[in-house]
Amino acid sequence: MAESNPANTRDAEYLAKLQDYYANWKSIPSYAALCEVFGIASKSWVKAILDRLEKVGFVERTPDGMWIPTRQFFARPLSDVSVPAGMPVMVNDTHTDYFVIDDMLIDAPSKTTLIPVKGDSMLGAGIHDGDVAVIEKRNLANVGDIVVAIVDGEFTLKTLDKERGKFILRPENQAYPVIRPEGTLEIFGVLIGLVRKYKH
Amino acid sequence: MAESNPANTRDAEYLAKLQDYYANWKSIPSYAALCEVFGIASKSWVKAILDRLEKVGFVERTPDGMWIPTRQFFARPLSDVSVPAGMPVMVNDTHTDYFVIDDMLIDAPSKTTLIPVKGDSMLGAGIHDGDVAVIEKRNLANVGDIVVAIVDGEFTLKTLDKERGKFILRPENQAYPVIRPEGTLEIFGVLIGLVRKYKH
DNA sequence: TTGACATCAGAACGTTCGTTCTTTAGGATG
DNA sequence: CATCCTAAAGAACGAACGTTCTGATGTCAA
Repeated sequence: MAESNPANTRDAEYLAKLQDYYANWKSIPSYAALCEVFGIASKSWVKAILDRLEKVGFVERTPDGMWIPTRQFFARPLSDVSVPAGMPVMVNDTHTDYFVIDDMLIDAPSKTTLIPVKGDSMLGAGIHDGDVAVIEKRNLANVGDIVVAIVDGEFTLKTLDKERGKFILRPENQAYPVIRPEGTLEIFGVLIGLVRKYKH
Repeated sequence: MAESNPANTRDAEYLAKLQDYYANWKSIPSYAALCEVFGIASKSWVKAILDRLEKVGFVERTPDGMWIPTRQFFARPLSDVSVPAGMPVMVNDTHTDYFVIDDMLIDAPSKTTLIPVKGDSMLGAGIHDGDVAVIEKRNLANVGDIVVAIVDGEFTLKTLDKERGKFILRPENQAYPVIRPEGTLEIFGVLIGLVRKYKH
């Protein structure tokens, strides 16, 4: 990943204006409208600016030729410091990445739903009471996936497993029993992400 | 919060396609391009669809007449089903809420940074290797907070605790030792959120 | 079986857009 | 003090775009 800054401070200002505009309107407007945004009067110069911003990776174009922001455009820095939760190690630097939480977690918005987790039967998998599960709705899953299953009309979050040729739902907490569905086991969706909010 | 759904299921499908498109390209394309996205051939019908989606609050227009998504466009359904990770309980339905992940996790963007977690010393707190920690940068914290501390110039994620009047950093994994800083204990930030992505 | 309505298709048209080219102004360089 | 470069302005043009209208289906109820 090329780490590039706008070639000069003027372009950085234009980028900032564009980012502010995008934050408001969630789209990149036409050259004519960008003239106002940038405070200049020349469409061709707007194009020149965007061409340069493209070169350094802040915008790109769709196959239709429409300008769109890149990941780098959304400057929420993924910190260059890796936090060792194990032993403290030296900070190794040099690599900056950018990161949009929504993008990371959600590939297909229309198939994705969020479900708050109740209870602690998945504690062993690091899923706590009150966490929000990011679920991609589909009815097929692999053994080992954590799934939201519908057992006898009830929803439950468990690890999908197989035992003697039959699917079972395994909690990740020894205080809870393994669920061995008698009828059909219907999968509501698969866990693709997890979000936790700490209160202060 | 106005709960408005697309008037009919067909419009809901079009909305879903538009949301998926936007997730990819971060812009709403021209009517012509939307024809392909929606799988129809009529620009005028595309406009009719967007007019209806505007009426129920999923898109709006800039002063220039450009279509842009609204907040509701990004909100994901916080599913009406509470998933019991404990024992299965009955589904209670009827109430739908919306929810924007970024908004939930991040209060002050400029003070917030994301840091990938390395290692498993916080496993007991449900923080796994590879999780992304949402850190609010500040240098004061309370006992019991999970903090990113700088110990001898090195970053580490631990629970802040006090022992005989001195601050210590406690891992949430018995395989790791408690850190008792000799010099000063500098707090880089406090853990306010956690994001995990499951790979498939 | 007829009419109303929803769901699209297609054409027509004036406007806007992106692109390219030429020109201008000012500062730096030599 | 000529000339080079950067930073724009401005005009010209065809293609693309949004809008509006008219038609063509299919469906359902009266």
